[in-house]
Amino acid sequence: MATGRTHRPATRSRGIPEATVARLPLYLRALTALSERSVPTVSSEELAAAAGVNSAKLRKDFSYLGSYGTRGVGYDVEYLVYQISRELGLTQDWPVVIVGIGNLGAALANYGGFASRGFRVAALIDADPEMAGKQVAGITVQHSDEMERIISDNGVSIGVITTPPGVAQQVCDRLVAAGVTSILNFAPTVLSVPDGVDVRKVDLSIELQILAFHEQRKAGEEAANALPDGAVPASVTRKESADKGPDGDVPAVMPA
Amino acid sequence: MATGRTHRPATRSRGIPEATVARLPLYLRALTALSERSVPTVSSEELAAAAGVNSAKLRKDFSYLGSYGTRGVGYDVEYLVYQISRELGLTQDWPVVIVGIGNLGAALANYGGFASRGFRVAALIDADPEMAGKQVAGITVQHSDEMERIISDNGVSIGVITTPPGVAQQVCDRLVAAGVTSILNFAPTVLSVPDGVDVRKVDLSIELQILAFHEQRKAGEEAANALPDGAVPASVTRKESADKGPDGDVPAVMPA
DNA sequence: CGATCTTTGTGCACGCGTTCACAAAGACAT
DNA sequence: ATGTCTTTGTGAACGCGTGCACAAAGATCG
Repeated sequence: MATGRTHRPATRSRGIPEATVARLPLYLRALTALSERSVPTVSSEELAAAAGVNSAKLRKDFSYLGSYGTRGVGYDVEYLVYQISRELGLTQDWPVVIVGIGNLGAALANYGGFASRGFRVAALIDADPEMAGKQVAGITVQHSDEMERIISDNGVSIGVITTPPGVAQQVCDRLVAAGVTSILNFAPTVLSVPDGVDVRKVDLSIELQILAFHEQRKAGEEAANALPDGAVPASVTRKESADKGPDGDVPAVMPA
Repeated sequence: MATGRTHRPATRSRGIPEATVARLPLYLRALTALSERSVPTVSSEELAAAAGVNSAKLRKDFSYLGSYGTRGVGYDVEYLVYQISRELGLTQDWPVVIVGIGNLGAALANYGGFASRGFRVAALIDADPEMAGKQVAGITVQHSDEMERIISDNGVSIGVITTPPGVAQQVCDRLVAAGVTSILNFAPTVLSVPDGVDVRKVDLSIELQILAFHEQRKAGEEAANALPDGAVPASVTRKESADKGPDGDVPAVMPA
């Protein structure tokens, strides 16, 4: 209960690396699965495999939380589940509002992963009067006029934006003004927020584009492997462009 | 960010740093917006602001692609749009299959951001016989028995998994066996794939948990300001606005 | 044509995150 | 107790990404 920092070297006291924080939920999920199978303890090697990471990395990550393992044995599953949950702040209830109840907003409202981790959908908000009153995932959608009141009444500090990009910034501003200090943004827009407000973005299109890049690279290497290695395929007469892969300039058609 | 990599590319991604690749879609979006406003050229400073990054970082990123700018002037918007599109492989058509047509799968099928960037939903696949034949986003859902044929017939190399976690690995295995080499995974599971297959994961629950951590930290610091405890006060300026960011694509899914 | 002004491209230093490798710590057997 | 065996926790090295600061390159003007 008291804050997590019981006794920690002052030198490194509060600083859990961001990269570590991002992996804690991963460990937590693996540990929860083990817990459900009533596994009492787990070694860093086993847990790392389950979480899909390197065991040394996992041990170092845990070392930032404290010494919760037992040498020669491993980690106590239940204890670790609790410690990580507490560190992440999941031992408390986090009311969340979702703004923009379209396909994606509805999908999120129905997503079971939220409730199971201490997150509670406090309200669904949409600007369309037609949507207000409708039931989505068992929750009545409310009009955005109510936004400020809802946030205030429920002590909401986390907001999820699933609106069209054009209105995302305005929605963001209203959320922040009403007291929200953490935002999960699904709209493809750059949100600017004051200091002290955290924004995380999830962009479906960008993920696909990154995959496309690697996919193209793979195709390029494949083609290159069919050629005598070393020399650049002479068949490709490229202009000044550095020394790109063997992909030709395909269609030069870009929407203007 | 949501990234899941199983294995390191071993071979350098054509020399372009992974971090740079992840930002290219961001620049592309900003550039596309400028293009639509018929802006002819843009400086690294302006573009960086629009993309929500540091201008030095942007210039360094572009330097990996080649020298596409003009000193004293800036970058030619149209030319840069084309170069980045080509680098990302967006000048070609990428057929994509979505497996698991639940709330999230349907939301993705309706997502406009895909089509606008060279991605085409080639098929929607679901294991439920009840779903087969239904129309989602104007596309007829097909039964998973057809998976292999669909992938083969359409030359699909990118698959999106939006199934329940329990069947994600099996679906993944079938996709890979059928020829898919890039996977975007929305299921909260660690997928194991053979070398040469890229996996990126988007985990909604994890993003919220990371926000909860920072939220709790903020609340803790606030309370700590009244505490005599160790000296950890000034470190509040830590702000890691790593991703103030933006990224997004043009169209959204939401119904207006 | 030369001076000045703007903006790119990049060498360099720094800090974070990852990985290795091993000493320390505890369990367990004798 | 003592020795052996297992596994953690971490010091140290390394590599990647970031940001600074500036020289080089080109535009523009007189």
